[in-house]
Amino acid sequence: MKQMIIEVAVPTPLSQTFTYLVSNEDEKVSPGMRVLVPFGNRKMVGVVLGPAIPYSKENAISGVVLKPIHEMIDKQPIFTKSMLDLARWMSSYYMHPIGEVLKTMLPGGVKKSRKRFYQLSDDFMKTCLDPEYHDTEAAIIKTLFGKKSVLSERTFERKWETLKCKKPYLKKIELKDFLRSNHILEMNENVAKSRNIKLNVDEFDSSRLRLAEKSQEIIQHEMTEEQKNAFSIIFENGFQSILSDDSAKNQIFSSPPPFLLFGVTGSGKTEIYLQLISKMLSIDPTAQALILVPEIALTPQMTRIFEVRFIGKTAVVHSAMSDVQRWAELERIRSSEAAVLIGPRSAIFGPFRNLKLIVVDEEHDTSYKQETGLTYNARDVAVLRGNLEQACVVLGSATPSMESFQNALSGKYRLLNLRERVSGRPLPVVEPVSSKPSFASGVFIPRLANVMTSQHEDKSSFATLSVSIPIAPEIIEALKENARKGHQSMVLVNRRGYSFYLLSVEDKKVLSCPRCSISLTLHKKDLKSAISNARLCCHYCAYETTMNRIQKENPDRDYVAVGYGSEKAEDFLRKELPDVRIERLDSDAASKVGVLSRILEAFRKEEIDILVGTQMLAKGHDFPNVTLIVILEVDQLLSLPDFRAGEKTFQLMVQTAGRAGRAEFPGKVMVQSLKPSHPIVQCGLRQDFETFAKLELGFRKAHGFPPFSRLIQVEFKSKQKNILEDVSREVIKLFESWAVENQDLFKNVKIFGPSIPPLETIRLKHRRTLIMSSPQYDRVRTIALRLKQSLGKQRGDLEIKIDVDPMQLM
DNA sequence: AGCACGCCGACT
DNA sequence: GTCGGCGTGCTC
Repeated sequence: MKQMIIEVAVPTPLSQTFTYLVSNEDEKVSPGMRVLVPFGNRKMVGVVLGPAIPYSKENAISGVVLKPIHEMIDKQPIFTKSMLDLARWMSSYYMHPIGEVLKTMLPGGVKKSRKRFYQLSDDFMKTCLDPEYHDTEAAIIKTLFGKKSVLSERTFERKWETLKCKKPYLKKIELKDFLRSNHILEMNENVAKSRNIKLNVDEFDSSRLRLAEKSQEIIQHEMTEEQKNAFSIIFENGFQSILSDDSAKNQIFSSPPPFLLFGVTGSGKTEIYLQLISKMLSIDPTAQALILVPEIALTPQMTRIFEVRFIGKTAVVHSAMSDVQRWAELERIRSSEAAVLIGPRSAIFGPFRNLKLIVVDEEHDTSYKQETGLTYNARDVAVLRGNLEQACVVLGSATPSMESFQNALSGKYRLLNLRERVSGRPLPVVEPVSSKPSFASGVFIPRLANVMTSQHEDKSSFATLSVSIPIAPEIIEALKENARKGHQSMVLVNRRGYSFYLLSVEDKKVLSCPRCSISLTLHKKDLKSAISNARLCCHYCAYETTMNRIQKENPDRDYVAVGYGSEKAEDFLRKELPDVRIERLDSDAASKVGVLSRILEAFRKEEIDILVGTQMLAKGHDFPNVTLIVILEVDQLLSLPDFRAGEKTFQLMVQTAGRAGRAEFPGKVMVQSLKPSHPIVQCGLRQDFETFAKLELGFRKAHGFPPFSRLIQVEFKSKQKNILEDVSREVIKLFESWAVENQDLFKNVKIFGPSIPPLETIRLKHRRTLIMSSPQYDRVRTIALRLKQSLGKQRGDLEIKIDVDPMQLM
């Protein structure tokens, strides 16, 4: 009888797969199934990557004795062929081990939590049965276990501790032969829980039906000419052939290009999605659609639109769900019971049987990018999955990302325009409010001449600076008036405390890197030293200068070091408007589960007049009674040390305007700025995407930023600074030696750093970042891969993280 | 990443 | 003597 072997992906940081033996009992084992395998001294859940092949000398691995799998977990593959292809592509593209990629693709697989058990071994059972056996070890185990044969790790450890008090020198090793510790990954746990899933599904279903019965909303909506036009372009240019062309299944034909649906807020993009799904189901009732939405936009009101339109055929996943609930919802997709899946980023891995349409709503949203572990962008994965599954991809946004817009301009995507608002209601007035540098939060740095005259001033430091965010009087007045009318207002402020930047008082210009046009950053630690010694850095290319030099070069200028003192905004407003109900909602508050929903609920019930918060307020939430939105100091956003600062600022202004005054009251947006004449602020005020995009793409092209190049960011983390300094030097040395042996390696590649990021330390860990850019992704990928190999297993206290297409360069 | 092994100083 | 600290090396 031939011995068969399989290739298995195991969730381990090692970037390789493993080979196992399968017995003839496991004959049905096939790609996409999960198997329980021995791995070192543990048990792990792995995914079968290829079909079983006969074991032969050619595929034997030298010096390794193959182990047989423990058991098959699935009877049917849990991953389809195209999902395995997707995993392979992601593994290669994002330079992440395939086992970890597959783990990320499974619901609940991301969680690290594991259950461990201690179990009495057969060895012990035998010995224990012998009444003559009265060893101390056996006695200890008996007290530990009592009548049980399995203990959870927690109970075991707790009992072990109490034992130790009585017999302080116990060694665990002695008990080794009698104990077996089992590790069971969460993936496996889901299988165990699947028995209860049916029940949950029934509950979900009945609540859904009740919901649908209660709401008597009209099923069919009439589309405007513009909507109809966009719909038919999508339908006629690919979607129809995907749905109806049966012969296409057997032949390889390239799927249609993705569509970029560029529509102003309120132009009815959602209605187009709904109609596309309706049409899809009328042609092929087994077809399925995926609607990706930003996490924050995933509200019951939003999902209801789909649930009402496609009763009993809509599945929803969101982050607040338990793994079991999520599993149950996805099971409805796997079984073809549901036709539509709505979810955030991770829903891109939904187990579709017959996926025909993928919509990425608000495609520019940064929440599609996973920032930890596998740093994928669900929008990009969506385009690829659409290709692999022969599904139509629609990206929608009122403020498309520069990446997608450039793809549309170059013809890679097909651009569809929606210029009118469905209701015909005009967009709210966006009004600039000019502020003076003294209004900005920061500290005044007098010109050099003044400093020189008084010796002691030179030693003065930034440490004493007091931060406040004064708000222009006309804004205070408008807020007061709005509250008096019984309307609600939102005040958007920046996140607090990253870094400081320098602003020239005379021309209100931000001091930027001469090479990158990215604002120079004054590091926090420098605030404690004398002003003239303070260093200003471009964290992108590591250009560095000093305050002293700046002052010498510009002797007749005063500067203001501007920081982010947004937490003061609330205090300031409370003082100015004592009779108005004010609440604050920032990222700190939002991280506490109860707080976010409590404040939002209170705001919805109109128990709060003014809600002060970060940009997150501008997204997703609709409050009909909000008629005034204030954006404080957009300049601070514009001056973030990030080449996407302009894009982020424009998006905030446009998205905000789209939210104001949706009800019967006209809305108003007030934008406080030091420099309202700034071109990007101007575009934002006019809601003029085309002009903005032209400007921004020009800037990106001039400096070689995305979308005209691809970026890879390598982050080095360590508790010890000297390790990072060593590594930084080593990286440069490695590059130099590689360049000598292979000149082509660095052709068209720009290397920046390693440099100190604005957030130098995060949770006691120091950081260094290295940015590599090139129009050819393969180049930077190769270098990053080699870097990982060379530095990978060097020191203990060194973490290396690779971020492909980074969104946040901090 | 885990986890075990192994070598060293500290303490009952 | 033991305990536990962490450097090193392996996982089909």
